[in-house]
Amino acid sequence: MTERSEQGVLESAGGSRAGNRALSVTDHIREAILGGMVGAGERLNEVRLSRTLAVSRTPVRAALQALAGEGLLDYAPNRGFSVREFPLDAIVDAYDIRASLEGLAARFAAERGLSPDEKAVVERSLADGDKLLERGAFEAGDRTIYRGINGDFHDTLLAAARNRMLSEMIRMCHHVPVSSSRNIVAFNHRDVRRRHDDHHRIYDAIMAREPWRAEMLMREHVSGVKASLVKSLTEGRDQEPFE
Amino acid sequence: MTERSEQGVLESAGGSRAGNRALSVTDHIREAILGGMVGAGERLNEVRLSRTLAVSRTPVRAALQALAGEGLLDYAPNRGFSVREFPLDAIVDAYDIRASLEGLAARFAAERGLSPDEKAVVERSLADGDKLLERGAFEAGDRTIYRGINGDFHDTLLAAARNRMLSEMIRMCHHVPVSSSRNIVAFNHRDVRRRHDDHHRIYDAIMAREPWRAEMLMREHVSGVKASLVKSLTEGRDQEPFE
DNA sequence: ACTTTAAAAAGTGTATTCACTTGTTGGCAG
DNA sequence: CTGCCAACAAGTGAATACACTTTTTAAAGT
Repeated sequence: MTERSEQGVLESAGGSRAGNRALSVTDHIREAILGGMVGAGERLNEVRLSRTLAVSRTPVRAALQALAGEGLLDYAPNRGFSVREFPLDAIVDAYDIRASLEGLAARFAAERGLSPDEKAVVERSLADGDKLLERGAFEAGDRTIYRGINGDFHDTLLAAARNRMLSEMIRMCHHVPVSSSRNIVAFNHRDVRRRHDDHHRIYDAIMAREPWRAEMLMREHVSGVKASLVKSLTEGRDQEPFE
Repeated sequence: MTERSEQGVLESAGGSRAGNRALSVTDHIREAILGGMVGAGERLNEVRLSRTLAVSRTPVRAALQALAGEGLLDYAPNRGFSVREFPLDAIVDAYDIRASLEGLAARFAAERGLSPDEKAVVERSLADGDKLLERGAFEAGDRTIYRGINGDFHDTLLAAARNRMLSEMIRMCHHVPVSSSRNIVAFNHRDVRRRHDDHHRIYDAIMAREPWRAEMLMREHVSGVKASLVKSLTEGRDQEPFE
Protein backbone atom coordinates (compact mmCIF):
# COMPACT_ATOMS: atom_id res chain seq x y z
CA MET A 1 0.00 0.00 0.00
CA THR A 2 0.86 3.65 -0.17
CA GLU A 3 2.13 2.73 -3.59
CA ARG A 4 2.21 6.37 -4.49
CA SER A 5 5.79 5.90 -5.62
CA GLU A 6 7.62 9.19 -5.82
CA GLN A 7 8.18 8.48 -9.50
CA GLY A 8 6.91 11.39 -11.46
CA VAL A 9 6.51 13.54 -8.41
CA LEU A 10 10.12 13.88 -7.47
CA GLU A 11 11.63 13.47 -10.87
CA SER A 12 15.05 14.55 -12.00
CA ALA A 13 16.17 16.83 -9.17
CA GLY A 14 18.00 19.12 -11.53
CA GLY A 15 17.51 21.91 -9.05
CA SER A 16 19.18 25.27 -9.16
CA ARG A 17 21.92 24.56 -6.66
CA ALA A 18 24.70 23.46 -8.94
CA GLY A 19 27.71 21.75 -7.49
CA ASN A 20 26.03 20.23 -4.49
CA ARG A 21 23.51 17.50 -5.13
CA ALA A 22 22.67 17.04 -1.49
CA LEU A 23 21.30 20.57 -1.27
CA SER A 24 19.16 20.37 -4.37
CA VAL A 25 17.92 16.96 -3.31
CA THR A 26 17.00 18.47 0.05
CA ASP A 27 15.02 21.21 -1.65
CA HIS A 28 13.34 18.72 -3.88
CA ILE A 29 12.17 16.44 -1.10
CA ARG A 30 11.16 19.37 1.08
CA GLU A 31 8.95 20.72 -1.66
CA ALA A 32 7.42 17.31 -2.16
CA ILE A 33 6.58 17.06 1.53
CA LEU A 34 5.28 20.60 1.95
CA GLY A 35 3.32 20.21 -1.25
CA GLY A 36 1.66 17.24 0.34
CA MET A 37 2.91 14.87 -2.31
CA VAL A 38 4.23 12.25 0.08
CA GLY A 39 1.72 11.91 2.86
CA ALA A 40 2.23 12.01 6.62
CA GLY A 41 3.84 9.03 8.27
CA GLU A 42 5.04 7.68 4.98
CA ARG A 43 8.44 6.09 5.00
CA LEU A 44 11.07 7.43 2.62
CA ASN A 45 13.02 4.70 0.93
CA GLU A 46 16.60 5.69 0.27
CA VAL A 47 17.28 3.47 -2.71
CA ARG A 48 14.03 4.38 -4.41
CA LEU A 49 14.68 8.07 -3.87
CA SER A 50 18.20 7.76 -5.19
CA ARG A 51 16.94 5.98 -8.28
CA THR A 52 14.18 8.51 -8.80
CA LEU A 53 16.48 11.48 -8.38
CA ALA A 54 19.30 9.84 -10.29
CA VAL A 55 21.90 10.28 -7.57
CA SER A 56 23.51 7.88 -5.14
CA ARG A 57 22.20 7.17 -1.69
CA THR A 58 24.81 9.42 -0.11
CA PRO A 59 23.29 12.81 -0.99
CA VAL A 60 19.85 11.37 -0.35
CA ARG A 61 20.86 10.41 3.15
CA ALA A 62 22.35 13.84 3.69
CA ALA A 63 19.11 15.44 2.53
CA LEU A 64 17.02 13.27 4.80
CA GLN A 65 19.25 14.13 7.75
CA ALA A 66 18.88 17.79 7.00
CA LEU A 67 15.12 17.57 6.71
CA ALA A 68 14.93 15.70 9.98
CA GLY A 69 16.84 18.61 11.48
CA GLU A 70 14.24 20.96 10.08
CA GLY A 71 11.61 18.97 11.89
CA LEU A 72 9.99 17.62 8.75
CA LEU A 73 11.07 14.02 9.14
CA ASP A 74 11.35 11.50 11.92
CA TYR A 75 14.23 9.10 12.22
CA ALA A 76 14.26 5.64 13.72
CA PRO A 77 17.45 3.57 13.83
CA ASN A 78 17.54 0.80 11.26
CA ARG A 79 14.23 2.01 9.99
CA GLY A 80 15.18 5.19 8.25
CA PHE A 81 13.21 8.37 7.83
CA SER A 82 9.50 8.99 7.63
CA VAL A 83 7.39 12.09 7.14
CA ARG A 84 6.55 13.52 10.52
CA GLU A 85 2.90 13.46 11.41
CA PHE A 86 1.23 16.63 12.54
CA PRO A 87 -1.96 16.03 14.46
CA LEU A 88 -4.51 18.79 14.25
CA ASP A 89 -3.61 19.85 17.79
CA ALA A 90 0.01 20.32 16.83
CA ILE A 91 -0.96 22.41 13.84
CA VAL A 92 -3.10 24.69 15.94
CA ASP A 93 -0.39 24.86 18.60
CA ALA A 94 2.10 25.89 15.96
CA TYR A 95 0.20 29.13 15.53
CA ASP A 96 0.50 29.85 19.24
CA ILE A 97 4.20 29.16 19.08
CA ARG A 98 4.50 31.40 16.07
CA ALA A 99 2.51 34.10 17.83
CA SER A 100 4.90 34.05 20.76
CA LEU A 101 7.98 34.01 18.59
CA GLU A 102 6.88 36.62 16.09
CA GLY A 103 5.76 38.77 18.98
CA LEU A 104 9.26 38.50 20.34
CA ALA A 105 10.66 39.35 16.94
CA ALA A 106 8.52 42.48 16.81
CA ARG A 107 9.78 43.43 20.25
CA PHE A 108 13.37 43.00 19.18
CA ALA A 109 12.73 44.98 16.03
CA ALA A 110 11.28 47.80 18.10
CA GLU A 111 14.24 47.71 20.45
CA ARG A 112 16.86 47.45 17.74
CA GLY A 113 15.27 49.58 15.07
CA LEU A 114 14.97 49.05 11.33
CA SER A 115 17.68 49.68 8.79
CA PRO A 116 16.81 52.15 6.00
CA ASP A 117 16.38 49.24 3.59
CA GLU A 118 14.13 47.37 5.94
CA LYS A 119 12.13 50.48 6.60
CA ALA A 120 11.66 50.93 2.88
CA VAL A 121 10.50 47.38 2.31
CA VAL A 122 8.01 47.47 5.17
CA GLU A 123 6.59 50.81 4.12
CA ARG A 124 6.29 49.57 0.59
CA SER A 125 4.43 46.48 1.74
CA LEU A 126 2.06 48.69 3.70
CA ALA A 127 1.46 51.02 0.77
CA ASP A 128 1.05 48.18 -1.72
CA GLY A 129 -1.42 46.51 0.60
CA ASP A 130 -3.39 49.72 1.01
CA LYS A 131 -3.59 50.10 -2.73
CA LEU A 132 -4.59 46.51 -3.32
CA LEU A 133 -7.28 46.65 -0.68
CA GLU A 134 -8.80 50.02 -1.43
CA ARG A 135 -10.98 48.56 -4.15
CA GLY A 136 -13.04 46.75 -1.55
CA ALA A 137 -13.06 43.39 -3.30
CA PHE A 138 -10.55 40.87 -4.58
CA GLU A 139 -9.95 40.04 -8.19
CA ALA A 140 -8.30 37.01 -9.74
CA GLY A 141 -4.71 36.90 -8.55
CA ASP A 142 -5.07 39.41 -5.75
CA ARG A 143 -4.79 36.92 -2.94
CA THR A 144 -1.56 35.61 -4.34
CA ILE A 145 -0.26 39.14 -4.62
CA TYR A 146 -1.22 39.96 -1.07
CA ARG A 147 0.48 36.82 0.10
CA GLY A 148 3.71 38.25 -1.25
CA ILE A 149 3.09 41.59 0.42
CA ASN A 150 2.33 39.88 3.68
CA GLY A 151 5.43 37.77 3.40
CA ASP A 152 7.59 40.81 2.84
CA PHE A 153 6.21 42.49 5.92
CA HIS A 154 6.78 39.55 8.23
CA ASP A 155 10.11 38.51 6.76
CA THR A 156 11.51 42.00 7.07
CA LEU A 157 10.48 42.43 10.67
CA LEU A 158 12.00 39.07 11.39
CA ALA A 159 15.24 40.16 9.77
CA ALA A 160 15.15 43.35 11.83
CA ALA A 161 14.98 41.26 15.00
CA ARG A 162 18.53 40.20 14.16
CA ASN A 163 18.44 36.84 15.76
CA ARG A 164 19.20 33.74 13.84
CA MET A 165 17.79 31.18 16.22
CA LEU A 166 14.52 33.06 16.31
CA SER A 167 14.37 33.10 12.53
CA GLU A 168 14.96 29.40 12.32
CA MET A 169 12.29 28.61 14.86
CA ILE A 170 9.73 30.71 13.07
CA ARG A 171 10.68 29.04 9.83
CA MET A 172 9.97 25.72 11.51
CA CYS A 173 6.50 26.95 12.35
CA HIS A 174 5.96 27.89 8.74
CA HIS A 175 7.00 24.42 7.67
CA VAL A 176 4.19 22.71 9.48
CA PRO A 177 2.61 21.09 6.44
CA VAL A 178 -0.99 22.24 6.66
CA SER A 179 -0.20 25.70 7.89
CA SER A 180 2.23 26.06 5.05
CA SER A 181 1.27 29.19 3.18
CA ARG A 182 1.49 27.43 -0.16
CA ASN A 183 -1.61 25.43 0.58
CA ILE A 184 -3.62 28.41 1.56
CA VAL A 185 -5.99 29.92 -0.87
CA ALA A 186 -9.27 31.32 0.25
CA PHE A 187 -9.81 34.25 2.55
CA ASN A 188 -12.30 37.00 2.51
CA HIS A 189 -11.59 40.62 1.87
CA ARG A 190 -12.72 41.89 5.24
CA ASP A 191 -10.33 39.64 7.16
CA VAL A 192 -7.41 40.62 4.99
CA ARG A 193 -8.31 44.26 5.47
CA ARG A 194 -8.20 43.71 9.20
CA ARG A 195 -4.87 41.90 9.09
CA HIS A 196 -3.43 44.67 7.05
CA ASP A 197 -4.59 47.23 9.58
CA ASP A 198 -2.76 45.16 12.16
CA HIS A 199 0.37 45.54 10.09
CA HIS A 200 0.03 49.30 10.18
CA ARG A 201 -0.36 49.37 13.92
CA ILE A 202 2.53 47.02 14.46
CA TYR A 203 4.75 49.18 12.31
CA ASP A 204 3.67 52.26 14.20
CA ALA A 205 4.57 50.65 17.49
CA ILE A 206 7.97 49.65 16.16
CA MET A 207 8.74 53.09 14.79
CA ALA A 208 7.57 54.64 18.05
CA ARG A 209 10.07 52.34 19.73
CA GLU A 210 7.47 50.73 21.91
CA PRO A 211 8.73 47.16 22.21
CA TRP A 212 6.08 45.92 24.57
CA ARG A 213 3.27 47.24 22.40
CA ALA A 214 4.81 45.87 19.24
CA GLU A 215 5.09 42.46 20.84
CA MET A 216 1.53 42.43 22.04
CA LEU A 217 0.12 43.58 18.74
CA MET A 218 2.08 40.99 16.81
CA ARG A 219 1.03 38.21 19.14
CA GLU A 220 -2.55 39.24 18.75
CA HIS A 221 -2.14 39.50 15.00
CA VAL A 222 -0.86 35.97 14.59
CA SER A 223 -3.35 34.63 17.12
CA GLY A 224 -6.03 36.06 14.89
CA VAL A 225 -4.86 33.78 12.12
CA LYS A 226 -5.12 30.83 14.44
CA ALA A 227 -8.63 31.82 15.37
CA SER A 228 -9.58 32.01 11.73
CA LEU A 229 -8.09 28.60 11.11
CA VAL A 230 -9.96 27.05 14.00
CA LYS A 231 -13.15 28.73 12.88
CA SER A 232 -12.80 27.51 9.34
CA LEU A 233 -12.09 24.03 10.65
CA THR A 234 -15.03 23.86 13.03
CA GLU A 235 -17.31 25.22 10.37
CA GLY A 236 -16.37 22.20 8.33
CA ARG A 237 -15.20 24.21 5.37
CA ASP A 238 -11.69 23.41 4.31
CA GLN A 239 -10.81 26.87 3.29
CA GLU A 240 -7.87 28.16 5.25
CA PRO A 241 -6.64 31.50 6.48
CA PHE A 242 -3.68 32.78 4.65
CA GLU A 243 -2.39 35.16 7.25
CA MET B 1 46.52 27.49 14.33
CA THR B 2 43.65 26.23 16.45
CA GLU B 3 45.78 23.15 16.74
CA ARG B 4 43.75 22.06 19.68
CA SER B 5 43.27 18.73 17.92
CA GLU B 6 40.29 16.82 19.25
CA GLN B 7 42.71 14.05 20.13
CA GLY B 8 42.28 13.19 23.76
CA VAL B 9 39.14 15.20 24.06
CA LEU B 10 36.93 13.19 21.79
CA GLU B 11 38.56 9.86 22.24
CA SER B 12 37.09 6.44 21.63
CA ALA B 13 33.36 7.23 21.22
CA GLY B 14 32.38 4.03 22.93
CA GLY B 15 29.11 5.67 23.84
CA SER B 16 26.10 3.95 25.29
CA ARG B 17 24.09 3.74 22.10
CA ALA B 18 25.11 0.33 20.88
CA GLY B 19 24.38 -0.67 17.35
CA ASN B 20 24.36 2.75 15.83
CA ARG B 21 27.67 4.50 15.60
CA ALA B 22 26.25 7.64 14.10
CA LEU B 23 24.16 8.29 17.19
CA SER B 24 26.93 7.72 19.70
CA VAL B 25 29.25 9.83 17.59
CA THR B 26 26.63 12.55 17.60
CA ASP B 27 26.39 12.45 21.37
CA HIS B 28 30.13 12.51 21.68
CA ILE B 29 30.65 15.54 19.52
CA ARG B 30 27.70 17.34 21.08
CA GLU B 31 29.15 16.88 24.52
CA ALA B 32 32.49 18.14 23.31
CA ILE B 33 30.89 21.28 21.92
CA LEU B 34 28.64 22.00 24.88
CA GLY B 35 31.51 21.28 27.18
CA GLY B 36 33.41 24.00 25.39
CA MET B 37 36.14 21.64 24.29
CA VAL B 38 36.12 22.68 20.66
CA GLY B 39 35.76 26.42 20.55
CA ALA B 40 33.32 28.59 18.61
CA GLY B 41 33.92 29.00 14.90
CA GLU B 42 36.30 26.09 14.81
CA ARG B 43 36.05 23.85 11.78
CA LEU B 44 35.42 20.15 12.29
CA ASN B 45 37.56 17.98 10.11
CA GLU B 46 35.81 14.81 9.04
CA VAL B 47 38.84 12.62 8.52
CA ARG B 48 40.46 13.68 11.75
CA LEU B 49 37.23 13.07 13.66
CA SER B 50 36.79 9.68 12.05
CA ARG B 51 40.34 8.72 12.96
CA THR B 52 39.94 10.01 16.49
CA LEU B 53 36.66 8.23 17.03
CA ALA B 54 37.80 5.13 15.19
CA VAL B 55 34.92 5.03 12.75
CA SER B 56 34.61 5.82 9.08
CA ARG B 57 33.62 9.20 7.72
CA THR B 58 30.08 8.06 7.07
CA PRO B 59 28.76 8.09 10.65
CA VAL B 60 30.80 11.23 11.32
CA ARG B 61 29.07 13.02 8.48
CA ALA B 62 25.70 11.82 9.72
CA ALA B 63 26.51 13.13 13.17
CA LEU B 64 27.63 16.50 11.87
CA GLN B 65 24.50 16.87 9.80
CA ALA B 66 22.38 16.01 12.80
CA LEU B 67 24.18 18.55 14.97
CA ALA B 68 23.73 21.18 12.30
CA GLY B 69 20.04 20.40 12.50
CA GLU B 70 20.17 20.98 16.22
CA GLY B 71 21.62 24.40 15.54
CA LEU B 72 25.00 23.63 17.02
CA LEU B 73 26.95 23.63 13.78
CA ASP B 74 27.07 25.71 10.63
CA TYR B 75 27.45 24.20 7.22
CA ALA B 76 29.09 25.69 4.16
CA PRO B 77 29.25 23.76 0.88
CA ASN B 78 32.66 22.31 0.12
CA ARG B 79 33.86 23.66 3.40
CA GLY B 80 32.14 21.35 5.85
CA PHE B 81 30.91 22.04 9.32
CA SER B 82 32.04 24.46 11.96
CA VAL B 83 30.94 25.22 15.48
CA ARG B 84 28.31 27.90 15.39
CA GLU B 85 29.29 31.15 17.02
CA PHE B 86 27.04 32.65 19.64
CA PRO B 87 27.68 36.33 20.16
CA LEU B 88 26.83 37.60 23.61
CA ASP B 89 23.69 39.22 22.19
CA ALA B 90 22.47 35.90 20.90
CA ILE B 91 23.07 34.25 24.22
CA VAL B 92 21.09 36.89 26.04
CA ASP B 93 18.35 36.72 23.43
CA ALA B 94 18.13 32.98 23.91
CA TYR B 95 16.82 33.62 27.40
CA ASP B 96 14.06 35.81 26.02
CA ILE B 97 13.17 33.13 23.52
CA ARG B 98 13.18 30.57 26.25
CA ALA B 99 11.03 32.79 28.41
CA SER B 100 8.43 33.09 25.68
CA LEU B 101 8.46 29.40 24.89
CA GLU B 102 8.46 28.12 28.44
CA GLY B 103 5.70 30.60 29.20
CA LEU B 104 3.74 29.04 26.41
CA ALA B 105 4.51 25.60 27.76
CA ALA B 106 3.18 26.60 31.16
CA ARG B 107 0.03 27.91 29.51
CA PHE B 108 -0.47 24.65 27.66
CA ALA B 109 0.17 22.68 30.83
CA ALA B 110 -2.47 24.74 32.64
CA GLU B 111 -4.91 24.22 29.81
CA ARG B 112 -4.23 20.52 29.38
CA GLY B 113 -3.59 19.56 32.98
CA LEU B 114 -0.96 17.29 34.48
CA SER B 115 -1.07 13.53 34.57
CA PRO B 116 -0.90 11.93 38.02
CA ASP B 117 2.73 11.01 37.39
CA GLU B 118 3.65 14.50 36.30
CA LYS B 119 1.83 15.96 39.27
CA ALA B 120 3.81 13.68 41.56
CA VAL B 121 7.14 14.65 40.04
CA VAL B 122 6.45 18.35 40.22
CA GLU B 123 5.22 18.19 43.79
CA ARG B 124 8.23 16.20 44.74
CA SER B 125 10.53 18.75 43.16
CA LEU B 126 8.78 21.48 45.12
CA ALA B 127 9.03 19.57 48.39
CA ASP B 128 12.64 18.59 47.83
CA GLY B 129 13.49 22.16 47.04
CA ASP B 130 11.75 23.41 50.16
CA LYS B 131 13.68 20.96 52.24
CA LEU B 132 16.99 21.78 50.63
CA LEU B 133 16.45 25.48 51.06
CA GLU B 134 15.09 25.60 54.58
CA ARG B 135 18.56 25.49 56.07
CA GLY B 136 19.16 29.00 54.80
CA ALA B 137 22.57 28.32 53.32
CA PHE B 138 24.13 26.00 50.76
CA GLU B 139 26.56 23.23 51.50
CA ALA B 140 28.96 21.44 49.21
CA GLY B 141 26.92 19.67 46.54
CA ASP B 142 23.66 21.49 47.19
CA ARG B 143 23.74 23.57 44.02
CA THR B 144 24.19 20.47 41.94
CA ILE B 145 21.29 18.83 43.74
CA TYR B 146 19.08 21.83 43.21
CA ARG B 147 19.98 21.83 39.56
CA GLY B 148 18.43 18.39 39.31
CA ILE B 149 15.34 19.51 41.18
CA ASN B 150 15.01 22.51 38.94
CA GLY B 151 15.43 20.37 35.85
CA ASP B 152 12.70 18.00 36.97
CA PHE B 153 10.30 20.87 37.47
CA HIS B 154 10.87 22.43 34.09
CA ASP B 155 11.12 19.19 32.16
CA THR B 156 7.90 17.90 33.61
CA LEU B 157 5.94 21.02 32.83
CA LEU B 158 7.33 20.89 29.33
CA ALA B 159 6.19 17.31 28.99
CA ALA B 160 2.77 18.33 30.25
CA ALA B 161 2.52 20.90 27.48
CA ARG B 162 2.35 17.91 25.12
CA ASN B 163 3.87 19.56 22.14
CA ARG B 164 6.87 18.14 20.46
CA MET B 165 7.91 21.16 18.45
CA LEU B 166 7.82 23.30 21.55
CA SER B 167 10.02 20.82 23.39
CA GLU B 168 12.54 20.80 20.62
CA MET B 169 12.72 24.55 20.45
CA ILE B 170 13.27 24.86 24.16
CA ARG B 171 15.94 22.21 23.95
CA MET B 172 17.64 24.35 21.31
CA CYS B 173 17.67 27.23 23.75
CA HIS B 174 19.29 25.03 26.34
CA HIS B 175 21.95 24.05 23.86
CA VAL B 176 23.30 27.54 23.47
CA PRO B 177 26.84 26.86 24.67
CA VAL B 178 27.33 29.42 27.40
CA SER B 179 23.81 29.21 28.72
CA SER B 180 24.16 25.49 28.89
CA SER B 181 23.40 24.50 32.45
CA ARG B 182 26.45 22.30 32.66
CA ASN B 183 28.73 25.31 32.72
CA ILE B 184 26.86 26.99 35.46
CA VAL B 185 28.12 26.83 38.97
CA ALA B 186 27.71 29.73 41.31
CA PHE B 187 24.51 31.28 42.54
CA ASN B 188 23.54 32.63 45.87
CA HIS B 189 21.02 31.18 48.21
CA ARG B 190 18.63 34.09 48.18
CA ASP B 191 18.21 34.01 44.40
CA VAL B 192 17.60 30.29 44.40
CA ARG B 193 15.07 30.74 47.15
CA ARG B 194 13.30 33.25 45.01
CA ARG B 195 13.34 31.05 41.93
CA HIS B 196 11.95 28.24 43.95
CA ASP B 197 9.13 30.44 45.19
CA ASP B 198 8.41 31.17 41.54
CA HIS B 199 8.06 27.45 40.98
CA HIS B 200 5.45 27.24 43.69
CA ARG B 201 3.43 30.04 42.26
CA ILE B 202 3.65 28.66 38.76
CA TYR B 203 2.47 25.31 39.95
CA ASP B 204 -0.43 26.92 41.81
CA ALA B 205 -1.49 28.74 38.67
CA ILE B 206 -1.37 25.53 36.67
CA MET B 207 -3.36 23.56 39.21
CA ALA B 208 -5.87 26.39 39.42
CA ARG B 209 -6.19 26.10 35.67
CA GLU B 210 -5.24 29.68 35.05
CA PRO B 211 -3.33 29.46 31.76
CA TRP B 212 -2.73 33.15 31.35
CA ARG B 213 -1.34 33.51 34.84
CA ALA B 214 0.84 30.45 34.50
CA GLU B 215 2.26 31.82 31.27
CA MET B 216 3.01 35.20 32.72
CA LEU B 217 4.64 33.81 35.85
CA MET B 218 6.83 31.47 33.84
CA ARG B 219 7.91 34.20 31.48
CA GLU B 220 8.81 36.33 34.40
CA HIS B 221 10.60 33.46 36.07
CA VAL B 222 12.85 32.76 33.11
CA SER B 223 13.36 36.45 32.44
CA GLY B 224 14.69 36.68 35.95
CA VAL B 225 17.45 34.29 35.04
CA LYS B 226 18.35 36.44 32.08
CA ALA B 227 18.48 39.48 34.32
CA SER B 228 20.82 37.67 36.68
CA LEU B 229 23.03 36.67 33.79
CA VAL B 230 23.22 40.19 32.45
CA LYS B 231 23.92 41.50 35.92
CA SER B 232 26.71 39.04 36.52
CA LEU B 233 28.17 39.91 33.14
CA THR B 234 28.07 43.66 33.60
CA GLU B 235 29.54 43.29 37.05
CA GLY B 236 32.48 41.65 35.40
CA ARG B 237 32.29 38.53 37.47
CA ASP B 238 32.07 35.41 35.45
CA GLN B 239 29.80 33.60 37.79
CA GLU B 240 26.60 32.64 36.10
CA PRO B 241 23.00 32.13 37.11
CA PHE B 242 21.93 28.56 37.09
CA GLU B 243 18.23 29.07 36.71
C1' DA C 1 61.32 41.78 -0.78
C1' DC C 2 56.76 41.36 -2.85
C1' DT C 3 53.26 39.70 -5.88
C1' DT C 4 51.59 36.23 -8.88
C1' DT C 5 50.70 31.74 -10.16
C1' DA C 6 50.79 26.95 -10.51
C1' DA C 7 51.29 22.61 -8.39
C1' DA C 8 50.50 19.79 -4.50
C1' DA C 9 48.26 18.83 -0.32
C1' DA C 10 44.24 18.67 2.36
C1' DG C 11 39.41 18.20 2.63
C1' DT C 12 34.78 17.66 1.21
C1' DG C 13 31.20 15.39 -2.21
C1' DT C 14 29.58 11.26 -4.31
C1' DA C 15 29.36 6.48 -5.67
C1' DT C 16 29.73 1.81 -4.62
C1' DT C 17 30.28 -2.17 -1.84
C1' DC C 18 29.59 -5.09 1.92
C1' DA C 19 27.58 -5.95 6.58
C1' DC C 20 23.86 -6.06 9.45
C1' DT C 21 19.03 -5.37 10.85
C1' DT C 22 14.26 -5.60 9.98
C1' DG C 23 10.18 -7.18 7.79
C1' DT C 24 7.92 -10.72 5.09
C1' DT C 25 6.70 -15.00 3.32
C1' DG C 26 6.03 -19.77 3.28
C1' DG C 27 6.09 -24.03 5.43
C1' DC C 28 5.55 -26.83 9.47
C1' DA C 29 3.67 -28.28 13.86
C1' DG C 30 0.10 -28.00 17.03
C1' DC D 1 -7.22 -23.05 11.02
C1' DT D 2 -3.88 -20.84 13.90
C1' DG D 3 0.51 -19.86 15.69
C1' DC D 4 5.44 -20.39 15.41
C1' DC D 5 9.81 -20.54 13.14
C1' DA D 6 13.03 -20.37 9.51
C1' DA D 7 14.64 -18.81 5.23
C1' DC D 8 14.53 -14.96 2.26
C1' DA D 9 13.86 -10.35 0.61
C1' DA D 10 14.22 -5.57 1.38
C1' DG D 11 16.34 -1.75 3.51
C1' DT D 12 19.45 0.73 6.39
C1' DG D 13 24.43 1.28 8.50
C1' DA D 14 29.19 1.68 7.64
C1' DA D 15 33.51 1.49 5.08
C1' DT D 16 36.11 2.57 1.19
C1' DA D 17 37.49 4.42 -3.28
C1' DC D 18 37.53 8.08 -6.24
C1' DA D 19 36.22 12.87 -8.04
C1' DC D 20 36.14 17.52 -7.32
C1' DT D 21 36.98 21.88 -4.64
C1' DT D 22 39.50 24.63 -1.64
C1' DT D 23 43.61 25.89 0.65
C1' DT D 24 48.33 25.87 1.16
C1' DT D 25 52.92 26.03 -0.43
C1' DA D 26 56.56 27.16 -3.04
C1' DA D 27 58.71 28.82 -6.91
C1' DA D 28 59.24 32.18 -10.50
C1' DG D 29 58.96 36.72 -12.23
C1' DT D 30 58.79 41.54 -11.29
